[in-house]
Amino acid sequence: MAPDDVKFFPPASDTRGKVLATALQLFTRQGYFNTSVSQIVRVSGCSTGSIYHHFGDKEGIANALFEALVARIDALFDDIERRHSGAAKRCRAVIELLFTLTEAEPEVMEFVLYARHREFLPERGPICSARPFRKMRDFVARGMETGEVRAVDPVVAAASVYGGALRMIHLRLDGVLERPLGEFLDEVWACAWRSVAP
Amino acid sequence: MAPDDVKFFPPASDTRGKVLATALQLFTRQGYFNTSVSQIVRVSGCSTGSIYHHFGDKEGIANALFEALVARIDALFDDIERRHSGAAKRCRAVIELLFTLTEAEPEVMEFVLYARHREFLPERGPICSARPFRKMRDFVARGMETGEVRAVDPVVAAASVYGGALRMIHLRLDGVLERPLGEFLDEVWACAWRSVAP
DNA sequence: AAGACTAGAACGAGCGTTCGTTCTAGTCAA
DNA sequence: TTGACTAGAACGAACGCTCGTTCTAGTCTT
Repeated sequence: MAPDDVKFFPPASDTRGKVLATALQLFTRQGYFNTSVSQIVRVSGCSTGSIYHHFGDKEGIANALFEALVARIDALFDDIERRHSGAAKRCRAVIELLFTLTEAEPEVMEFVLYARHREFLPERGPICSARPFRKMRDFVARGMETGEVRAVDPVVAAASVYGGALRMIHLRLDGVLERPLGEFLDEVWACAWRSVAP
Repeated sequence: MAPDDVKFFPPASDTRGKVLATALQLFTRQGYFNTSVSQIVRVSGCSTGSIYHHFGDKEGIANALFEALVARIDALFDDIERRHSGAAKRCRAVIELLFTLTEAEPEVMEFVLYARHREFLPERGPICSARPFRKMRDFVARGMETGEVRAVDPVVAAASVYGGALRMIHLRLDGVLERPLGEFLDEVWACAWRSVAP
């Protein structure tokens, strides 16, 4: 999985693309309410009028971001399901994906991870983090049927398998880890799988 | 560990206490920027003037909340270190504490977990989640010296041990789990410890 | 020339904050 | 005991500023 394959917002030349890329950065870095529309105007180089023409209002920008990110992440998870079989391979692929994504576009990861707890769009936030989790739980639950995963509550098992990886991602985003996540992948995966292997 | 032992804000009669309790609830439920000072005035029953007299400004309220929570959590972790010996017992005690705390005062847990990603006090946020993690890493690292924990990067090991528990807490706070966390404790702990046991 | 898009000045609502006043409790002199 | 005095706490109307949003004149493209 090359870093470029998970790029969400390649350098855009159109208004929509420029505004979304700017908003993602500013919202993530300083928060939705600390980001004024006029700042988006300044940084993106687009005018107030054109922004309101395209997005309706400030919340419309956040909504558009959401839709783009949710769709892309769903697609990435579907990809993993299609390309790998078996709980172990799929779970490992998910962790690898998340690590790659974090290194390639930390803002995207931060946006997704904390969507639920951001102060805007409180009712839409959970979608962002709940759907990936449900996928993980399904992977694990199916592994349980085949005996690949030991019998535990599927929710507990799923939480165990990728809880450690998520924690590492948080640490990386917080600047605690100096080396890229890729270097920890094997150790993280070993711990994760041990927790649910029969 | 009885739920009452982890109560942060018992019903208060003084202005400071009432404002802090109100702010915790409102900030957690609807966010810092979605909460106006006048709403705190209305809900807490205290006047604008007295709030500014006690806290200086709106940010002062958040700062005071922070200090109270960080101090209390540090104390709880120290308590665990004093009362238990060995990595396994300490780690399990931490998970149990976090589960109890989540059930007793979900707002406190939410405030602490997402402090880093809230839109206010961006430079103070990390303290709140980083310090507990450092404690966990120390517990695990010392367990490694005695052979109680297998040799892995201590950060990875710490992340593995309580990553799963944290994920469960997130799910509970998001309303995904219907049963209280206590009922999952044994299974969560079994998974957690397997991931780092020799 | 016509339509789609852009520009940025202007607007009004709502916010955090201030400030002059009142209230309360404690202290002391007579 | 009473009255005067003081300091801190509480009050809430009013202020000024910033923000999201609108509007109209202007600029491209075809």
